[in-house]
Amino acid sequence: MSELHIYNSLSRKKEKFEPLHPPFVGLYVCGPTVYNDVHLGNVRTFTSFDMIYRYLVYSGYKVRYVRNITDAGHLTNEQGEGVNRLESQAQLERLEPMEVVQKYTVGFQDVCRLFNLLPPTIEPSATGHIIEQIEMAQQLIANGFAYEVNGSVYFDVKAYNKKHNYGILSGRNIDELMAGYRDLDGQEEKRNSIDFALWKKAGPAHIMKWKSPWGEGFPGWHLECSAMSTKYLGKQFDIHGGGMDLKFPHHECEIAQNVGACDCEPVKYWMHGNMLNFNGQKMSKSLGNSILPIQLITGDHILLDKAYSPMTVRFLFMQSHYSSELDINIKGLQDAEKGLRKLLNAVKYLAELKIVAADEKTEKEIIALCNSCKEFMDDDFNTARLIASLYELASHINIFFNAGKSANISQATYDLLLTTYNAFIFDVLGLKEENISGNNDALDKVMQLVIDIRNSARTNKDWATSDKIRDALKEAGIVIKDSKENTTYEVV
RNA sequence: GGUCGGUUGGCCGAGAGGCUAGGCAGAGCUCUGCAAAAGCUCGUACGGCGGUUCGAAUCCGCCAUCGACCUCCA
Repeated sequence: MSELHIYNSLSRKKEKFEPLHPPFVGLYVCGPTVYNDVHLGNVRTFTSFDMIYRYLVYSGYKVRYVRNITDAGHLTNEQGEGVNRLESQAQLERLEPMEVVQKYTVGFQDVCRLFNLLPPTIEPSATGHIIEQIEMAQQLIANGFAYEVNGSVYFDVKAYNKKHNYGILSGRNIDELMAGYRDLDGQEEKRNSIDFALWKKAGPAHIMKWKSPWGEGFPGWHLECSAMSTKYLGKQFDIHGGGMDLKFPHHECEIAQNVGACDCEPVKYWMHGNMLNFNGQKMSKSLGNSILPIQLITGDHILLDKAYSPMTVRFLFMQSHYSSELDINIKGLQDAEKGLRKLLNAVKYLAELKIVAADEKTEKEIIALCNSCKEFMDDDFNTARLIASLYELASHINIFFNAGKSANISQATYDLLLTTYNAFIFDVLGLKEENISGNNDALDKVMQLVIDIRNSARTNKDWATSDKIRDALKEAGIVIKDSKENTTYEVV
Protein backbone atom coordinates (compact mmCIF):
# COMPACT_ATOMS: atom_id res chain seq x y z
CA MET A 1 0.00 0.00 0.00
CA SER A 2 1.32 3.40 -0.92
CA GLU A 3 1.53 6.27 1.56
CA LEU A 4 0.68 9.87 0.98
CA HIS A 5 3.55 12.13 0.01
CA ILE A 6 3.24 15.88 -0.32
CA TYR A 7 5.51 18.38 -2.03
CA ASN A 8 6.44 20.82 0.68
CA SER A 9 7.19 24.32 -0.65
CA LEU A 10 9.22 25.01 2.47
CA SER A 11 11.70 22.16 2.04
CA ARG A 12 11.22 22.04 -1.75
CA LYS A 13 10.98 18.30 -1.51
CA LYS A 14 8.34 15.65 -1.63
CA GLU A 15 7.86 14.42 1.92
CA LYS A 16 5.93 11.63 3.51
CA PHE A 17 2.78 13.01 5.07
CA GLU A 18 2.78 12.50 8.80
CA PRO A 19 0.13 14.53 10.61
CA LEU A 20 1.07 16.03 13.96
CA HIS A 21 -1.88 14.39 15.70
CA PRO A 22 -3.24 11.54 13.60
CA PRO A 23 -5.94 10.86 12.61
CA PHE A 24 -6.60 14.59 12.80
CA VAL A 25 -5.37 16.98 10.14
CA GLY A 26 -5.38 20.77 10.31
CA LEU A 27 -5.67 22.43 6.91
CA TYR A 28 -5.64 26.19 6.43
CA VAL A 29 -6.18 27.82 3.05
CA CYS A 30 -6.06 31.55 2.36
CA GLY A 31 -9.52 32.51 1.20
CA PRO A 32 -10.76 35.32 -1.01
CA THR A 33 -10.85 39.03 -0.38
CA VAL A 34 -14.51 39.82 -0.74
CA TYR A 35 -14.41 43.27 -2.33
CA ASN A 36 -15.01 41.93 -5.84
CA ASP A 37 -16.15 38.86 -7.77
CA VAL A 38 -13.79 35.91 -7.63
CA HIS A 39 -12.34 35.16 -11.04
CA LEU A 40 -11.67 31.79 -12.58
CA GLY A 41 -8.06 31.74 -11.38
CA ASN A 42 -9.25 31.98 -7.78
CA VAL A 43 -11.62 29.13 -8.47
CA ARG A 44 -8.77 26.94 -9.67
CA THR A 45 -6.85 27.32 -6.43
CA PHE A 46 -9.89 26.67 -4.28
CA THR A 47 -10.79 23.68 -6.43
CA SER A 48 -7.28 22.27 -6.01
CA PHE A 49 -7.53 22.51 -2.25
CA ASP A 50 -11.05 21.14 -2.34
CA MET A 51 -9.65 18.06 -4.07
CA ILE A 52 -6.87 17.86 -1.48
CA TYR A 53 -9.38 18.16 1.35
CA ARG A 54 -11.56 15.50 -0.27
CA TYR A 55 -8.67 13.11 -0.69
CA LEU A 56 -7.54 13.55 2.90
CA VAL A 57 -11.06 12.75 4.06
CA TYR A 58 -11.22 9.82 1.64
CA SER A 59 -7.94 8.57 3.11
CA GLY A 60 -9.56 8.41 6.53
CA TYR A 61 -8.25 11.58 8.13
CA LYS A 62 -10.45 13.75 10.28
CA VAL A 63 -9.78 17.10 8.72
CA ARG A 64 -10.48 20.53 10.11
CA TYR A 65 -10.45 22.69 7.02
CA VAL A 66 -10.25 26.41 7.69
CA ARG A 67 -10.60 28.86 4.82
CA ASN A 68 -10.91 32.49 5.77
CA ILE A 69 -12.91 35.35 4.32
CA THR A 70 -10.81 38.49 4.10
CA ASP A 71 -13.28 41.25 4.78
CA ALA A 72 -10.90 43.78 6.31
CA GLY A 73 -7.30 44.77 6.35
CA HIS A 74 -6.26 44.68 2.73
CA LEU A 75 -4.44 47.83 1.82
CA THR A 76 -3.90 49.53 -1.47
CA ASN A 77 -0.64 51.32 -1.34
CA GLU A 78 -0.53 53.14 -4.64
CA GLN A 79 -0.36 56.59 -3.14
CA GLY A 80 1.80 55.44 -0.31
CA GLU A 81 -1.01 55.80 2.15
CA GLY A 82 -3.15 53.14 3.68
CA VAL A 83 -6.54 52.93 2.04
CA ASN A 84 -8.81 50.16 3.10
CA ARG A 85 -9.68 48.30 -0.02
CA LEU A 86 -13.15 47.35 0.98
CA GLU A 87 -13.88 50.88 1.88
CA SER A 88 -12.83 52.43 -1.42
CA GLN A 89 -14.94 49.93 -3.33
CA ALA A 90 -17.84 50.75 -1.04
CA GLN A 91 -17.58 54.41 -1.83
CA LEU A 92 -17.73 53.63 -5.53
CA GLU A 93 -20.84 51.60 -5.14
CA ARG A 94 -22.28 53.83 -2.43
CA LEU A 95 -22.71 50.88 -0.15
CA GLU A 96 -21.79 50.23 3.42
CA PRO A 97 -18.53 48.27 3.59
CA MET A 98 -20.33 45.40 5.20
CA GLU A 99 -22.83 45.42 2.34
CA VAL A 100 -19.97 44.89 -0.05
CA VAL A 101 -18.66 42.12 2.16
CA GLN A 102 -22.06 40.47 2.29
CA LYS A 103 -22.63 40.73 -1.44
CA TYR A 104 -19.32 39.23 -2.47
CA THR A 105 -19.22 36.65 0.31
CA VAL A 106 -22.54 35.28 -0.84
CA GLY A 107 -21.36 35.50 -4.45
CA PHE A 108 -18.23 33.56 -3.60
CA GLN A 109 -20.16 30.86 -1.81
CA ASP A 110 -22.54 30.57 -4.76
CA VAL A 111 -19.57 30.03 -7.07
CA CYS A 112 -18.20 27.41 -4.68
CA ARG A 113 -21.44 25.49 -4.81
CA LEU A 114 -21.53 25.75 -8.58
CA PHE A 115 -18.12 24.12 -8.85
CA ASN A 116 -19.07 21.53 -6.26
CA LEU A 117 -16.57 22.72 -3.64
CA LEU A 118 -17.27 21.32 -0.21
CA PRO A 119 -17.67 24.04 2.40
CA PRO A 120 -14.72 24.34 4.77
CA THR A 121 -15.39 23.15 8.29
CA ILE A 122 -14.71 26.68 9.53
CA GLU A 123 -14.95 29.79 7.38
CA PRO A 124 -13.86 32.61 9.68
CA SER A 125 -13.84 36.28 8.76
CA ALA A 126 -11.13 38.80 9.54
CA THR A 127 -13.58 41.29 11.03
CA GLY A 128 -14.78 38.63 13.44
CA HIS A 129 -11.27 38.20 14.81
CA ILE A 130 -10.07 41.72 15.54
CA ILE A 131 -9.41 40.87 19.19
CA GLU A 132 -7.23 37.89 18.31
CA GLN A 133 -5.29 40.03 15.86
CA ILE A 134 -4.74 42.78 18.42
CA GLU A 135 -3.56 40.18 20.91
CA MET A 136 -1.11 38.74 18.44
CA ALA A 137 0.27 42.20 17.65
CA GLN A 138 0.69 42.82 21.38
CA GLN A 139 2.51 39.54 21.77
CA LEU A 140 4.83 40.47 18.91
CA ILE A 141 5.58 43.83 20.54
CA ALA A 142 6.24 42.07 23.86
CA ASN A 143 8.60 39.64 22.12
CA GLY A 144 10.53 42.51 20.54
CA PHE A 145 9.49 41.82 16.94
CA ALA A 146 7.11 44.72 16.50
CA TYR A 147 6.90 48.39 17.40
CA GLU A 148 4.25 51.06 17.63
CA VAL A 149 4.59 54.38 15.87
CA ASN A 150 1.95 57.03 15.87
CA GLY A 151 -0.98 54.66 16.34
CA SER A 152 0.28 52.04 13.90
CA VAL A 153 2.13 48.83 14.65
CA TYR A 154 4.80 47.44 12.36
CA PHE A 155 6.60 44.13 12.27
CA ASP A 156 10.33 44.63 12.74
CA VAL A 157 11.75 42.38 10.04
CA LYS A 158 15.38 43.15 10.85
CA ALA A 159 14.95 42.34 14.53
CA TYR A 160 13.15 39.13 13.61
CA ASN A 161 15.82 38.18 11.15
CA LYS A 162 18.51 38.37 13.84
CA LYS A 163 16.93 35.46 15.69
CA HIS A 164 15.07 33.71 12.89
CA ASN A 165 15.10 33.54 9.14
CA TYR A 166 12.91 35.96 7.22
CA GLY A 167 12.69 34.67 3.66
CA ILE A 168 12.83 30.98 4.53
CA LEU A 169 9.86 30.16 2.31
CA SER A 170 10.50 32.37 -0.70
CA GLY A 171 14.29 32.17 -0.75
CA ARG A 172 14.82 35.89 -0.40
CA ASN A 173 17.18 37.77 1.82
CA ILE A 174 16.39 41.05 3.48
CA ASP A 175 19.29 43.06 2.06
CA GLU A 176 18.14 42.44 -1.48
CA LEU A 177 14.58 43.15 -0.49
CA MET A 178 15.53 46.43 1.10
CA ALA A 179 17.44 47.45 -2.02
CA GLY A 180 14.35 46.76 -4.08
CA TYR A 181 12.12 48.88 -1.88
CA ARG A 182 14.29 51.99 -1.99
CA ASP A 183 12.19 54.20 -4.21
CA LEU A 184 8.85 53.76 -2.50
CA ASP A 185 7.72 56.65 -0.38
CA GLY A 186 5.26 56.95 2.45
CA GLN A 187 7.41 54.71 4.58
CA GLU A 188 8.71 57.31 7.04
CA GLU A 189 7.09 55.67 10.02
CA LYS A 190 8.82 52.37 9.52
CA ARG A 191 12.23 51.58 10.90
CA ASN A 192 13.00 49.73 7.68
CA SER A 193 11.33 49.68 4.31
CA ILE A 194 10.60 45.95 4.49
CA ASP A 195 8.67 46.21 7.74
CA PHE A 196 5.01 45.47 7.23
CA ALA A 197 1.94 46.70 9.06
CA LEU A 198 0.26 44.65 11.77
CA TRP A 199 -2.09 47.45 12.67
CA LYS A 200 -2.79 50.71 10.86
CA LYS A 201 -4.05 53.88 12.40
CA ALA A 202 -7.37 54.89 10.83
CA GLY A 203 -7.73 58.34 9.39
CA PRO A 204 -10.88 60.36 9.97
CA ALA A 205 -12.45 59.20 6.69
CA HIS A 206 -12.16 55.52 7.55
CA ILE A 207 -15.40 53.79 8.34
CA MET A 208 -14.07 50.32 9.08
CA LYS A 209 -12.08 50.83 12.21
CA TRP A 210 -11.80 49.28 15.60
CA LYS A 211 -10.57 50.38 19.02
CA SER A 212 -7.16 49.11 19.99
CA PRO A 213 -4.47 49.84 22.58
CA TRP A 214 -2.93 52.11 19.94
CA GLY A 215 -6.08 54.04 19.12
CA GLU A 216 -8.63 53.47 16.40
CA GLY A 217 -7.42 51.51 13.42
CA PHE A 218 -7.63 48.35 11.41
CA PRO A 219 -5.51 45.20 11.08
CA GLY A 220 -2.81 44.59 8.48
CA TRP A 221 -3.52 42.03 5.82
CA HIS A 222 -1.06 39.34 6.87
CA LEU A 223 -2.11 39.26 10.48
CA GLU A 224 -5.56 37.77 10.04
CA CYS A 225 -4.35 34.43 8.69
CA SER A 226 -1.83 34.04 11.49
CA ALA A 227 -4.40 34.90 14.15
CA MET A 228 -7.14 32.68 12.75
CA SER A 229 -4.98 29.67 11.95
CA THR A 230 -3.56 29.80 15.47
CA LYS A 231 -7.00 30.13 16.99
CA TYR A 232 -8.60 27.22 15.14
CA LEU A 233 -5.69 24.90 14.35
CA GLY A 234 -3.22 25.68 17.09
CA LYS A 235 0.27 27.12 17.13
CA GLN A 236 1.42 24.25 14.98
CA PHE A 237 -0.67 22.60 12.34
CA ASP A 238 -0.27 20.31 9.36
CA ILE A 239 -0.99 21.97 6.02
CA HIS A 240 -1.16 25.56 4.89
CA GLY A 241 -2.25 26.20 1.34
CA GLY A 242 -2.76 29.08 -1.00
CA GLY A 243 -1.94 30.37 -4.43
CA MET A 244 1.64 30.62 -5.61
CA ASP A 245 1.35 34.38 -5.74
CA LEU A 246 0.83 34.49 -1.98
CA LYS A 247 4.17 32.91 -1.23
CA PHE A 248 5.75 36.30 -0.95
CA PRO A 249 5.06 38.45 0.89
CA HIS A 250 1.89 37.06 2.45
CA HIS A 251 2.99 33.59 3.55
CA GLU A 252 6.47 34.77 4.42
CA CYS A 253 4.93 37.37 6.71
CA GLU A 254 2.60 34.80 8.21
CA ILE A 255 5.52 32.60 9.13
CA ALA A 256 7.33 35.55 10.69
CA GLN A 257 4.25 36.51 12.71
CA ASN A 258 3.62 32.99 13.95
CA VAL A 259 7.23 32.28 14.78
CA GLY A 260 7.60 35.70 16.36
CA ALA A 261 4.50 35.31 18.51
CA CYS A 262 4.62 31.61 19.39
CA ASP A 263 8.32 30.78 19.02
CA CYS A 264 7.69 27.64 17.00
CA GLU A 265 7.37 26.63 13.35
CA PRO A 266 3.67 26.99 12.62
CA VAL A 267 3.22 24.85 9.52
CA LYS A 268 4.53 21.39 8.71
CA TYR A 269 3.63 21.32 5.02
CA TRP A 270 3.29 24.41 2.85
CA MET A 271 1.40 23.78 -0.37
CA HIS A 272 1.04 26.17 -3.28
CA GLY A 273 -1.38 25.92 -6.14
CA ASN A 274 -0.27 27.32 -9.46
CA MET A 275 -1.79 30.00 -11.61
CA LEU A 276 -4.42 29.73 -14.26
CA ASN A 277 -3.18 31.52 -17.35
CA PHE A 278 -5.15 33.22 -20.03
CA ASN A 279 -3.38 33.64 -23.35
CA GLY A 280 -0.18 32.61 -21.64
CA GLN A 281 -0.45 35.30 -19.02
CA LYS A 282 -1.48 35.12 -15.42
CA MET A 283 -5.09 36.00 -14.84
CA SER A 284 -5.18 38.81 -12.37
CA LYS A 285 -7.32 41.57 -11.07
CA SER A 286 -4.75 44.24 -11.81
CA LEU A 287 -4.16 43.15 -15.40
CA GLY A 288 -7.89 43.16 -16.05
CA ASN A 289 -7.67 39.94 -18.03
CA SER A 290 -9.66 37.84 -15.67
CA ILE A 291 -12.60 35.74 -16.68
CA LEU A 292 -15.49 35.35 -14.32
CA PRO A 293 -16.97 31.93 -13.56
CA ILE A 294 -20.37 33.18 -14.66
CA GLN A 295 -19.00 34.25 -18.04
CA LEU A 296 -17.78 30.76 -18.63
CA ILE A 297 -21.08 29.22 -17.77
CA THR A 298 -23.03 31.62 -19.95
CA GLY A 299 -20.38 31.70 -22.69
CA ASP A 300 -20.45 35.49 -22.54
CA HIS A 301 -16.78 36.26 -23.18
CA ILE A 302 -14.78 37.01 -26.32
CA LEU A 303 -12.50 34.06 -25.59
CA LEU A 304 -15.33 31.57 -25.60
CA ASP A 305 -17.19 29.97 -28.46
CA LYS A 306 -19.99 28.74 -26.25
CA ALA A 307 -20.97 28.07 -22.68
CA TYR A 308 -19.09 25.45 -20.68
CA SER A 309 -20.47 23.77 -17.62
CA PRO A 310 -18.86 24.07 -14.21
CA MET A 311 -18.00 20.38 -14.19
CA THR A 312 -16.24 20.67 -17.54
CA VAL A 313 -14.09 23.39 -16.03
CA ARG A 314 -13.51 21.45 -12.86
CA PHE A 315 -12.46 18.44 -14.90
CA LEU A 316 -10.11 20.61 -16.96
CA PHE A 317 -8.48 21.79 -13.73
CA MET A 318 -8.14 18.22 -12.50
CA GLN A 319 -6.44 17.08 -15.70
CA SER A 320 -3.32 19.01 -14.75
CA HIS A 321 -1.32 18.87 -11.55
CA TYR A 322 -2.30 21.49 -8.98
CA SER A 323 1.26 22.83 -8.88
CA SER A 324 1.58 23.27 -12.66
CA GLU A 325 0.55 26.30 -14.59
CA LEU A 326 -2.53 25.76 -16.68
CA ASP A 327 -3.49 27.73 -19.74
CA ILE A 328 -7.16 28.01 -20.50
CA ASN A 329 -8.44 27.98 -24.07
CA ILE A 330 -11.35 26.75 -26.14
CA LYS A 331 -9.62 23.59 -27.32
CA GLY A 332 -8.87 22.54 -23.77
CA LEU A 333 -12.46 23.14 -22.72
CA GLN A 334 -13.76 21.13 -25.65
CA ASP A 335 -11.39 18.27 -24.83
CA ALA A 336 -12.44 18.33 -21.21
CA GLU A 337 -16.11 18.32 -22.13
CA LYS A 338 -15.72 15.20 -24.26
CA GLY A 339 -13.44 13.43 -21.84
CA LEU A 340 -15.69 14.07 -18.88
CA ARG A 341 -18.68 12.73 -20.75
CA LYS A 342 -16.75 9.58 -21.53
CA LEU A 343 -15.93 8.99 -17.87
CA LEU A 344 -19.45 9.73 -16.70
CA ASN A 345 -21.06 7.51 -19.34
CA ALA A 346 -18.95 4.66 -18.05
CA VAL A 347 -20.43 5.24 -14.59
CA LYS A 348 -23.86 4.43 -15.99
CA TYR A 349 -22.62 1.46 -17.98
CA LEU A 350 -20.77 0.09 -14.97
CA ALA A 351 -23.96 -0.04 -12.92
CA GLU A 352 -25.64 -2.17 -15.59
CA LEU A 353 -22.96 -4.81 -15.99
CA LYS A 354 -23.53 -8.42 -15.02
CA ILE A 355 -20.84 -10.82 -13.92
CA VAL A 356 -19.85 -13.69 -16.21
CA ALA A 357 -16.89 -16.07 -16.14
CA ALA A 358 -13.81 -14.17 -15.09
CA ASP A 359 -10.92 -13.65 -17.44
CA GLU A 360 -7.69 -13.73 -15.51
CA LYS A 361 -5.79 -11.18 -17.57
CA THR A 362 -8.64 -8.67 -17.49
CA GLU A 363 -9.09 -9.27 -13.81
CA LYS A 364 -5.45 -8.50 -13.11
CA GLU A 365 -5.46 -5.38 -15.26
CA ILE A 366 -8.51 -3.98 -13.54
CA ILE A 367 -7.19 -4.66 -10.06
CA ALA A 368 -3.89 -3.00 -10.96
CA LEU A 369 -5.66 0.04 -12.39
CA CYS A 370 -7.88 0.35 -9.33
CA ASN A 371 -4.88 0.24 -7.05
CA SER A 372 -3.03 2.78 -9.18
CA CYS A 373 -5.73 5.37 -8.45
CA LYS A 374 -4.68 5.53 -4.82
CA GLU A 375 -1.00 5.33 -5.67
CA PHE A 376 -1.19 8.31 -7.99
CA MET A 377 -3.16 10.37 -5.53
CA ASP A 378 -0.73 9.44 -2.79
CA ASP A 379 2.01 10.85 -4.99
CA ASP A 380 1.34 14.49 -4.22
CA PHE A 381 -2.27 14.41 -5.42
CA ASN A 382 -1.47 13.55 -9.02
CA THR A 383 -4.93 13.96 -10.45
CA ALA A 384 -3.60 13.90 -14.02
CA ARG A 385 -2.35 10.35 -13.62
CA LEU A 386 -5.43 9.36 -11.65
CA ILE A 387 -7.55 10.46 -14.60
CA ALA A 388 -5.37 8.45 -16.99
CA SER A 389 -6.16 5.35 -14.92
CA LEU A 390 -9.85 6.21 -14.83
CA TYR A 391 -9.88 6.48 -18.62
CA GLU A 392 -8.35 3.05 -18.88
CA LEU A 393 -10.94 1.68 -16.49
CA ALA A 394 -13.64 3.36 -18.56
CA SER A 395 -12.24 1.60 -21.60
CA HIS A 396 -12.61 -1.77 -19.87
CA ILE A 397 -16.15 -0.87 -18.83
CA ASN A 398 -17.03 0.09 -22.40
CA ILE A 399 -15.71 -3.20 -23.70
CA PHE A 400 -17.85 -5.10 -21.18
CA PHE A 401 -20.86 -2.98 -22.00
CA ASN A 402 -20.43 -3.58 -25.71
CA ALA A 403 -20.11 -7.30 -25.15
CA GLY A 404 -23.69 -7.69 -23.98
CA LYS A 405 -23.05 -5.89 -20.68
CA SER A 406 -21.02 -8.86 -19.57
CA ALA A 407 -18.10 -8.25 -17.26
CA ASN A 408 -15.44 -10.97 -17.36
CA ILE A 409 -14.40 -10.44 -13.78
CA SER A 410 -15.16 -11.92 -10.39
CA GLN A 411 -17.76 -10.39 -8.10
CA ALA A 412 -15.00 -9.15 -5.79
CA THR A 413 -13.24 -7.37 -8.63
CA TYR A 414 -16.48 -5.92 -9.87
CA ASP A 415 -17.15 -4.55 -6.40
CA LEU A 416 -13.66 -3.10 -6.27
CA LEU A 417 -14.12 -1.54 -9.69
CA LEU A 418 -17.50 -0.10 -8.79
CA THR A 419 -16.40 1.46 -5.51
CA THR A 420 -13.06 2.69 -6.84
CA TYR A 421 -14.40 4.19 -10.03
CA ASN A 422 -17.27 5.99 -8.34
CA ALA A 423 -15.29 7.10 -5.30
CA PHE A 424 -12.50 8.70 -7.30
CA ILE A 425 -14.77 10.41 -9.80
CA PHE A 426 -17.36 11.72 -7.38
CA ASP A 427 -15.82 11.83 -3.90
CA VAL A 428 -12.20 12.66 -4.72
CA LEU A 429 -12.30 14.61 -7.97
CA GLY A 430 -15.60 16.13 -6.87
CA LEU A 431 -17.28 15.73 -10.23
CA LYS A 432 -21.01 15.28 -10.59
CA GLU A 433 -23.54 14.48 -13.23
CA GLU A 434 -24.94 17.68 -14.69
CA ASN A 435 -27.25 16.71 -17.49
CA ILE A 436 -30.71 15.55 -16.76
CA SER A 437 -30.66 12.15 -18.39
CA GLY A 438 -30.72 9.31 -15.95
CA ASN A 439 -32.34 11.22 -13.13
CA ASN A 440 -35.48 12.49 -14.75
CA ASP A 441 -38.20 9.86 -14.82
CA ALA A 442 -40.60 11.80 -17.00
CA LEU A 443 -37.98 12.45 -19.64
CA ASP A 444 -36.84 8.84 -19.52
CA LYS A 445 -40.38 7.63 -20.17
CA VAL A 446 -40.95 10.06 -23.03
CA MET A 447 -37.59 9.21 -24.52
CA GLN A 448 -38.25 5.51 -24.30
CA LEU A 449 -41.45 6.06 -26.24
CA VAL A 450 -39.68 8.13 -28.88
CA ILE A 451 -36.90 5.57 -29.16
CA ASP A 452 -39.45 2.75 -29.54
CA ILE A 453 -41.25 4.62 -32.33
CA ARG A 454 -37.96 5.32 -34.08
CA ASN A 455 -36.81 1.74 -33.75
CA SER A 456 -40.00 0.36 -35.24
CA ALA A 457 -39.50 2.77 -38.14
CA ARG A 458 -35.96 1.42 -38.48
CA THR A 459 -37.23 -2.14 -38.46
CA ASN A 460 -39.56 -1.16 -41.28
CA LYS A 461 -36.64 0.51 -43.08
CA ASP A 462 -38.51 3.77 -42.88
CA TRP A 463 -35.27 5.75 -42.80
CA ALA A 464 -37.01 9.05 -43.45
CA THR A 465 -38.94 8.81 -40.18
CA SER A 466 -36.08 7.44 -38.09
CA ASP A 467 -33.66 10.10 -39.33
CA LYS A 468 -36.22 12.85 -38.84
CA ILE A 469 -36.59 11.81 -35.19
CA ARG A 470 -32.84 11.61 -34.74
CA ASP A 471 -32.24 15.03 -36.32
CA ALA A 472 -35.03 16.69 -34.37
CA LEU A 473 -33.68 15.29 -31.10
CA LYS A 474 -30.21 16.46 -31.99
CA GLU A 475 -31.61 19.91 -32.59
CA ALA A 476 -33.10 19.74 -29.10
CA GLY A 477 -29.76 18.75 -27.64
CA ILE A 478 -30.39 15.03 -27.28
CA VAL A 479 -28.05 12.58 -28.95
CA ILE A 480 -29.23 9.12 -29.92
CA LYS A 481 -26.82 6.23 -29.63
CA ASP A 482 -27.60 3.02 -31.44
CA SER A 483 -25.83 -0.13 -30.43
CA LYS A 484 -26.44 -3.73 -31.39
CA GLU A 485 -28.68 -4.38 -28.44
CA ASN A 486 -30.48 -1.18 -27.74
CA THR A 487 -30.68 2.54 -28.22
CA THR A 488 -29.80 5.02 -25.54
CA TYR A 489 -29.90 8.79 -25.39
CA GLU A 490 -27.84 11.51 -23.88
CA VAL A 491 -28.65 15.10 -23.12
CA VAL A 492 -25.77 17.25 -24.29
C1' G B 1 18.81 43.74 -10.95
C1' G B 2 17.31 39.64 -7.29
C1' U B 3 14.24 35.00 -6.12
C1' C B 4 11.60 30.89 -8.18
C1' G B 5 9.58 27.87 -12.00
C1' G B 6 8.71 26.38 -17.08
C1' U B 7 10.10 24.89 -22.49
C1' U B 8 7.35 17.25 -24.04
C1' G B 9 4.14 15.02 -30.61
C1' G B 10 -1.28 18.98 -34.47
C1' C B 11 -3.33 20.69 -29.35
C1' C B 12 -3.73 19.92 -23.97
C1' G B 13 -1.05 17.49 -20.38
C1' A B 14 1.68 13.47 -17.05
C1' G B 15 6.43 11.37 -16.23
C1' A B 16 11.71 12.20 -14.33
C1' G B 17 18.39 7.87 -15.98
C1' G B 18 16.64 1.83 -19.53
C1' C B 19 10.08 -0.02 -18.63
C1' U B 20 2.93 2.03 -23.41
C1' A B 21 0.95 8.11 -19.37
C1' G B 22 -3.81 9.74 -20.70
C1' G B 23 -7.20 12.84 -23.40
C1' C B 24 -8.60 15.63 -27.80
C1' A B 25 -7.64 15.97 -32.97
C1' G B 26 -5.89 12.83 -37.43
C1' A B 27 -5.48 7.96 -40.49
C1' G B 28 -7.23 2.90 -41.26
C1' C B 29 -10.52 -0.96 -39.74
C1' U B 30 -14.95 -3.45 -37.02
C1' C B 31 -20.06 -2.78 -35.96
C1' U B 32 -23.98 -0.18 -38.75
C1' G B 33 -29.40 1.45 -43.60
C1' C B 34 -26.62 6.12 -42.99
C1' A B 35 -24.67 8.87 -39.00
C1' A B 36 -23.34 9.07 -34.01
C1' A B 37 -21.58 6.14 -30.05
C1' A B 38 -18.37 2.19 -28.83
C1' G B 39 -14.20 -1.06 -29.91
C1' C B 40 -9.44 -2.33 -32.38
C1' U B 41 -4.90 -0.62 -34.84
C1' C B 42 -1.42 3.37 -36.21
C1' G B 43 1.76 7.75 -36.54
C1' U B 44 4.50 12.01 -34.91
C1' A B 45 7.94 14.16 -28.81
C1' C B 46 10.91 15.58 -25.12
C1' G B 47 14.01 24.19 -26.69
C1' G B 48 19.54 24.34 -28.53
C1' C B 49 24.75 22.98 -27.81
C1' G B 50 28.20 20.38 -24.93
C1' G B 51 29.26 16.87 -20.81
C1' U B 52 28.55 12.49 -17.24
C1' U B 53 26.84 7.30 -18.29
C1' C B 54 26.82 0.92 -21.24
C1' G B 55 22.32 3.96 -21.72
C1' A B 56 19.74 10.91 -20.87
C1' A B 57 13.33 13.76 -22.35
C1' U B 58 15.03 12.60 -17.21
C1' C B 59 21.57 14.22 -14.10
C1' C B 60 25.46 18.44 -14.85
C1' G B 61 27.15 23.01 -17.53
C1' C B 62 26.31 26.87 -20.94
C1' C B 63 22.91 29.33 -24.24
C1' A B 64 18.07 30.64 -26.05
C1' U B 65 13.21 31.50 -24.71
C1' C B 66 8.61 32.10 -21.71
C1' G B 67 6.42 33.18 -17.17
C1' A B 68 5.53 34.19 -11.87
C1' C B 69 7.16 36.87 -7.56
C1' C B 70 10.06 41.15 -5.55
C1' U B 71 3.71 46.31 -5.29
C1' C B 72 -2.95 44.47 -4.32
C1' C B 73 -3.93 39.44 -6.27
C1' A B 74 -5.58 32.27 -5.55
